[in-house]
Amino acid sequence: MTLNRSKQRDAIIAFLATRKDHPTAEVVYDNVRETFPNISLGTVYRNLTLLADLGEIRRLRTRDSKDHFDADLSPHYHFICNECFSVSDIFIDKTTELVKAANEVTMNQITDHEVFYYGICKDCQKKEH
Amino acid sequence: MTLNRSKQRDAIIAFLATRKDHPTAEVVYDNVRETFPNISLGTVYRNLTLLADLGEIRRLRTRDSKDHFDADLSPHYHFICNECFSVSDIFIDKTTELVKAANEVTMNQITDHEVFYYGICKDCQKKEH
DNA sequence: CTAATAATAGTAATCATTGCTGATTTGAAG
DNA sequence: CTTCAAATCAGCAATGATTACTATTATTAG
Repeated sequence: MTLNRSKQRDAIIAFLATRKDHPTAEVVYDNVRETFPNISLGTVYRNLTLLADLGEIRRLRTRDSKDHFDADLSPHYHFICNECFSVSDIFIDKTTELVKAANEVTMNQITDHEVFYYGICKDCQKKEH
Repeated sequence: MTLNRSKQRDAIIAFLATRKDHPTAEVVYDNVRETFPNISLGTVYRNLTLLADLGEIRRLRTRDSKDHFDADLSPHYHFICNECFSVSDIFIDKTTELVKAANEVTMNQITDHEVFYYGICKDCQKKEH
C-alpha cells in the first residue's frame, strides 16, 4: 500500500517532464528503454496509470485511439490535429467561467474539466498546400 | 461510394434520437436488436462510425474506455461521473469565448471543440452514505 | 426487371491496455 | 549492516472494445 520509489518510475516521470507533446505509453516505453533496455511495456502502463490516479500527471483520452500523457499540471487545454493526431497545449484557463456556467444548469458535483480543440495543426496546413 | 438507405441504419438513428444518455455501441446493439433480432454488432459499429464521420451524430470519447454516441448536434457540453461513468448534457455554449481565447494563443486552425466536466453525479452523491 | 454496388450477418483479427506470476528491489526495523 | 515483508518488476498471457473480412442480401438507378 505504501509507495516505494523505483528507478523505472523515476525515469518515466523524468522523461515525461522533458516533453511538451504529450506522448503515448508506447512513446514513453521506446524512450525510457534507451536508459532501461529491459523495462517492460507493462511497467510503463502501470506507472502511468498509477501516476495519473495519484494526480501527478494527466491522462488525455482524445479522438485518437491512444491515451496521451501530460506532466504539466497547470490549468490549460489541448489542441488535437485531425490529420496527424498531434496534441499541443493551449495555455488558457477558463475554469471560473466554465464551472460557474455549468453549475447554473446542473446539480452534479463538478471536480474538474477538460477542453479539447480539434482542427488542422500548423504543420498539416502547410502540407495541404 | 453513394449512400444507400438501410433499415438497420434508420433504426440506429431512430433509437439514438430517443435517448439523452449517450449510449455506447453495445447499448445501441442491445436495443436495436429488439426490432432487428439478427442485426450484428459490426453493423452497429460501422453505422455509428459512418454517421459520426458524416457529422450526423457525435462520438464522445471519455475517460470511460467505451465510446458514447449523441444524436443531439446542438452546441452543448458533457458531464461524466467518475463513479458510474454516466454521461449527461450540460446545456451551455461558450464557443465564442473559448475559440476566441484559443485563437489568441495558437496558429492551429480550430474547427470545433469539446468540453468535458468530471465529478460525481447526483445519483452517486446519494449512494455515498 | 436487372445489373451494379452498397450494406449486412457472422466471425476472425487487431491492438491498446490490463492481469498474472515468479523473481527482484526497496525501505523500515532491528 | 542484515532481515524481511511489501512493493515493484519483466515477461508474457488475457481482455475487451473496435475494426476487418467474406460470402450473402438489399437497394436503387436506368
